[in-house]
Amino acid sequence: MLNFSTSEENYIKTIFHLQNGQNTVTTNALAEKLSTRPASVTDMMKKLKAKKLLHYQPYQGFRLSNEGKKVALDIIRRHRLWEYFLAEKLKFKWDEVHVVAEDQLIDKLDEYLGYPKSDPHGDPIPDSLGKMENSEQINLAELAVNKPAEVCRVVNQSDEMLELLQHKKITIGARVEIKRKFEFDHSIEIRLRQSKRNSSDQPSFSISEQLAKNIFVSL
Amino acid sequence: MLNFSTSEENYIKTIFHLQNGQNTVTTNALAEKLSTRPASVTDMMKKLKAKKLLHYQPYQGFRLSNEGKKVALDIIRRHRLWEYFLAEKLKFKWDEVHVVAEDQLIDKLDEYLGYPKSDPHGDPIPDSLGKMENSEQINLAELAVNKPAEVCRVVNQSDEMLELLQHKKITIGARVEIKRKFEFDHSIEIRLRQSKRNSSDQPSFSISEQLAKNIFVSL
DNA sequence: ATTAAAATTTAGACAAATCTAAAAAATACT
DNA sequence: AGTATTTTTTAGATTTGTCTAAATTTTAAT
Ligand SMILES: [Mn+2]
Ligand SMILES: [Mn+2]
Ligand SMILES: [Mn+2]
Ligand SMILES: [Mn+2]
Repeated sequence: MLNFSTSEENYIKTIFHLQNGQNTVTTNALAEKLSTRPASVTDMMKKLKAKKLLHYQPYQGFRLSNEGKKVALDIIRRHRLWEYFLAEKLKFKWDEVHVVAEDQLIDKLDEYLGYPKSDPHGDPIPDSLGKMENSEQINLAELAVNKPAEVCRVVNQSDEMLELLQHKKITIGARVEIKRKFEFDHSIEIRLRQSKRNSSDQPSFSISEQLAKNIFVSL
Repeated sequence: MLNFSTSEENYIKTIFHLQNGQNTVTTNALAEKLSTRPASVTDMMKKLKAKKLLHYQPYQGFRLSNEGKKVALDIIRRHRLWEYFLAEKLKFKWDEVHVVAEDQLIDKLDEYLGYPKSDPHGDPIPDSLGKMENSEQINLAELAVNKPAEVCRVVNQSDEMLELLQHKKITIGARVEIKRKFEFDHSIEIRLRQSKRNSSDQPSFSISEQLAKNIFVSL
C-alpha cells in the first residue's frame, strides 16, 4: 500500500465516516467536518480521484473506492490502537485521548516506562526539565588491557555500523575486555562475556580502531 | 515552548549533534547529514535565526542559542523515549528502532496490547487485514424499558458531548437500564449500575433524546 | 418556466519546504 | 599577490496544501 500525507489521510478517514449509510458525501459536509473550505475539498478530491482512492464526478459528490476503503480501515486501525494504548497503558481518561498534547503524552510515557536513564543505544535520555546526565564513559579504544567493562554506548548509528556490530554480536550491556592492542594498525583483540556472572567465555576476536572509537564503555 | 514543524525539528536536532565539541556548524556539513542541499540549509537557517533558535551570520556558520538547545533536548528526549518504548515494550531489536516502518510498528503494538477488539470509545478496531467486526449494538433511545444493557459506544465525540457524558458519569462499560420514557420530548429516565454485580444502585436521572441517540448499548 | 438561493468548482494567490543554476564570498594554492 | 577551488548565498522554480473571490452548476421557490 502506498504512502499518504497526513492531510490525505485526514480526508480519507473523514470521508469513510461520513459515507456510512449515505452513498455519497458532499463537498460542504466534508469541508465542515474538516474545518476547511469547500474549494480546498474540491482540490483534494481531484487528487484522491487521480490516485484512484475515490469515485468522483464534479457536482455529484464522492465516495471511497474499494482501495480507498482499505486505506481508510488501515488509518482507523492505527488511530484506534493508539487510543487504546493511551487509555489502557498511559492511563489517559477515555474522553481525553482525542486531544492529548505531545508534552503531556511524553511525560506519561516517561512515567509508564519507569523514567529510563538511557535509550537502547545507550544514549542518555534528558528528563522533563532538559537535564541530561552523562556518566563517565570511556572510549573502547582507550580502555586498558585486561580491564573488564560494559558496553554502554554506540556513537555512530549508521546502518553499516549497526550491521557490523550485530555480526560481531556486540550489544549494549555486554561485558567486554581487551586482551591485546596492536601498534601497527591500532586494532584491538577483545573478548565478550555473556553477563556479569562468569559464564562461558566466548573466543576472542579483533576489531578495527575505527570500530573501537565508536564504542563507549563504563567500568 | 512554541511548536515546530517536523522539518524544523530535524534541523534543530541535527545541529545539536553536530555542534558537540565544535563551536560552529557549517552549511555543507548540515546539508550532508540531512541529505539535502546547501541552499535549503541556508533557507532554513534564516528561518531558525528569525525564531531566535540559533546564532547565524552569513558565511560564518551557526550554533544553537540557549533557547535552541532547550528545544533540541526536548526533541531528543521524545526521540529516545520512543526508542526505549519500541525496544523494551514492543520488542524491536536495538538496532532496528531507527527504521521501524509504520505497518510493522502497528502490528507489534496490536500484539503488545493483546489484540483489543475496540477502542476506549467502544469503536471497533479493524484487524491487520482490515476486517472490522460490528457487534449488534442498539441505540439507547430504542432500548426497551427495564431491560439492562451495557454502554458500548459513543458516536458523537465532540468536546461538548464528552463533557456532558463525564458530568452524567456515563462511561463505556457502564450498566444502564431505562426506567421510563417520556412521550412529550422523548427524554428518558435511566439508572446506572456500578458493574455487572448488583452493587449499590445510583439514583435515576433523565437524559435528552439527543444524548440518548448518540449512545449505543449491547445486551 | 423564471428567478432566487445554495452548492460546487475554477482562477489566482500564498506560505512552507524543497530544488537547480548562477552569483558572491571565503579559502587554498602557486 | 593573483588565481583557482571550495563554500555559501541568492534568484527563480516547483510541489503541496491552503485560502478568497468570482464563475458555474444544481436545487428550490415562486
Ligand atoms: Mn480519535
Ligand atoms: Mn538512540
Ligand atoms: Mn534514532
Ligand atoms: Mn475512538
